[in-house]
Amino acid sequence: MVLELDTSSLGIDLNVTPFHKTNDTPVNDDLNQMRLENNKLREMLTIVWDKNNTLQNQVNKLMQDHDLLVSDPNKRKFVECEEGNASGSTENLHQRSLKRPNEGVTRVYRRIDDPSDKSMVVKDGYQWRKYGQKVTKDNPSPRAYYKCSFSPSCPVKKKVQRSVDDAQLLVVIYEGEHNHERVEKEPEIESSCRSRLNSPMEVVKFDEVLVKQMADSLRRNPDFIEDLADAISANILECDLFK
DNA sequence: CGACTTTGACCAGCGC
DNA sequence: GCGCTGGTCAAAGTCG
Repeated sequence: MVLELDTSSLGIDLNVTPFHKTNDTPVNDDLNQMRLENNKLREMLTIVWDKNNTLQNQVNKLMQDHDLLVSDPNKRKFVECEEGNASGSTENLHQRSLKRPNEGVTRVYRRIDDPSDKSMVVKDGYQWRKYGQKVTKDNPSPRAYYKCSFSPSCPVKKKVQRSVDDAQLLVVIYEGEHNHERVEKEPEIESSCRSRLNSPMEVVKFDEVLVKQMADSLRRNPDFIEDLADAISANILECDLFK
């Protein structure tokens, strides 16, 4: 899941109009002012990135909570999907966001019923051939490597590994896009948690619950209110400067 | 017997 | 250059 950064909704105009050059201002002054302006914009962009990543983290958490609540207790599985960006580890989110773009990489989380089950089989409707397994440095559980075996020309690969934090959580990383149709009609891993809901009514309810939870969470977070106030006041100041 | 898994070896990239 | 790490290869093993 990727939250698009909409600078217009934040009231930030990145198309900053250059300072008007007047006849009595030396060119060097203009250059200095533009440099200052550039630095301010860079700072603002960093802040916005941080906020975006924080929000993204919160949405992911809410998705997990929501899924645990609504899913069948006897078959408690959940899938959290996101496109392009990783989440859920202790890695610095800001740094990770700078490593973007991760085009064609999808990370999926799937909860398994039996923690002792070491098969790490994730049914997603495609046919896979395992070609390797490796224990990685940051995770004691092995990572399994799969290639799509339906078509020799299909470039898609996937990596499956248990989460460090939760042994019942499988992290599946898909790379590339299938150039063929799905082989089986298994309950597939959807590209969005929303698509697991059956009726349009359920989708609407899901949206309502999600939005409400996000709003409540943000309302309870004093840091967010403080940051929001800072951002607004900074933005007002910036606007005044550019007048 | 074919398809699939397992597993040690190999390779490439990266940091020191 | 060396060591570490993640990713891939391929021979051997397993299973239906």
